[in-house]
Amino acid sequence: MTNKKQSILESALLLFSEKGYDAVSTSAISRHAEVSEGLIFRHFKDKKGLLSKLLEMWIEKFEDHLSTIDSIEKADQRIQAVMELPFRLDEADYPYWKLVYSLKWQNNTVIDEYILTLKEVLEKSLMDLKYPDPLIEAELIISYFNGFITTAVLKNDNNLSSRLLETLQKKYI
Amino acid sequence: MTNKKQSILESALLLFSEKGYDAVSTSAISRHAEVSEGLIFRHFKDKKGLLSKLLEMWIEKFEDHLSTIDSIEKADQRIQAVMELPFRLDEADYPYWKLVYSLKWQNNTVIDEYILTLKEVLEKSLMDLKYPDPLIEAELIISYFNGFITTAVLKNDNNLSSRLLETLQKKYI
DNA sequence: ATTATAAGTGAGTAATTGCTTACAAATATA
DNA sequence: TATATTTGTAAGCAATTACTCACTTATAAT
Repeated sequence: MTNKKQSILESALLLFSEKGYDAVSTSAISRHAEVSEGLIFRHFKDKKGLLSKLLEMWIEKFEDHLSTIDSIEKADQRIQAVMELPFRLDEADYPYWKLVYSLKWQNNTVIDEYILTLKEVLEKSLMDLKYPDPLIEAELIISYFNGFITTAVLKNDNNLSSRLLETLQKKYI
Repeated sequence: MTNKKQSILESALLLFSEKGYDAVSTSAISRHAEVSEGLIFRHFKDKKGLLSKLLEMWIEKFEDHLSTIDSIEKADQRIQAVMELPFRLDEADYPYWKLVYSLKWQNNTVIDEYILTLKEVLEKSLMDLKYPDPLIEAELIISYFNGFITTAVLKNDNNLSSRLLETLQKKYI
């Protein structure tokens, strides 16, 4: 990965996450990255290709979290890890989550596909714990999850996040 | 309100909520509303003015919910009403919520201002119930709320919504 | 050293953007 | 009925959009 290609990705992520994909022009990205506009198309074919690359990078990060959670042996701790995830995200990754959730509200289904795998982990864990209705219970926890992501990423207040996490832990231990 | 003005608002709401504000052109709105493009600017001054009118209409609906909740006498029932609100929304209003939450992820603070009043209702109610930390507890419920809105509005599955509501009620009664 | 490939630029492109303006039709007011 | 006022249109505006292309410069391979 060349410096300039990297710079394009960083600028695009920042601008997309702040203003939304459609509100950011390729010329604005090139200006921010201090690169000729043509280079964007050389590296990523088109604007969608640039977005796809960023989503791909989010997916990688998400799958890392997923395999960490998957490796937890006790079911109740697995569930807890899912609930805590939004408050344990690396702050540097907030723009990825912001971009992804912003797209979620515009009917982009890429994200849902991966959140679904998270739900399946929850369903399995809830079944292990003999919950009466693991499917709907998993759906409920995914709802919590979406809400926690919203709070953690949009508020960007580490102190609040850690206090929320604390309160949450008291409720579920 | 003339027919054509109404038609512009309906088309704009539908398209904005589906594709996002920036992805929808005024020409696309006029085509969908079967109206000349100029009429949009006659009635709403500019594209932002059209958006503002729609947000205003959402605010009205939101304040209706708020005053209903405010009029509930028992604190615990007030809290419950807040949590249940996302699952009790009129389906016809989903596009408003979709638009509003879509903008929320693009740093539009109009919404937060009104969600704040909801949080204040929660804080007051939690204080009445002598919760040890009503401020952080209210923040947590607002997180739930955001998650529930996300699920209810984006999934658009009435059956799922009512089952989630049922499960939620079992947890908090 | 020569050649092939990759990285990068800048000036262009047609199409679309939000918006204005001059004018016509409809409606309300006198 | 005559006259304001509101509602509506069509054509056009400069600016911006995503993207291409001919070209140069840098890096790698032979």
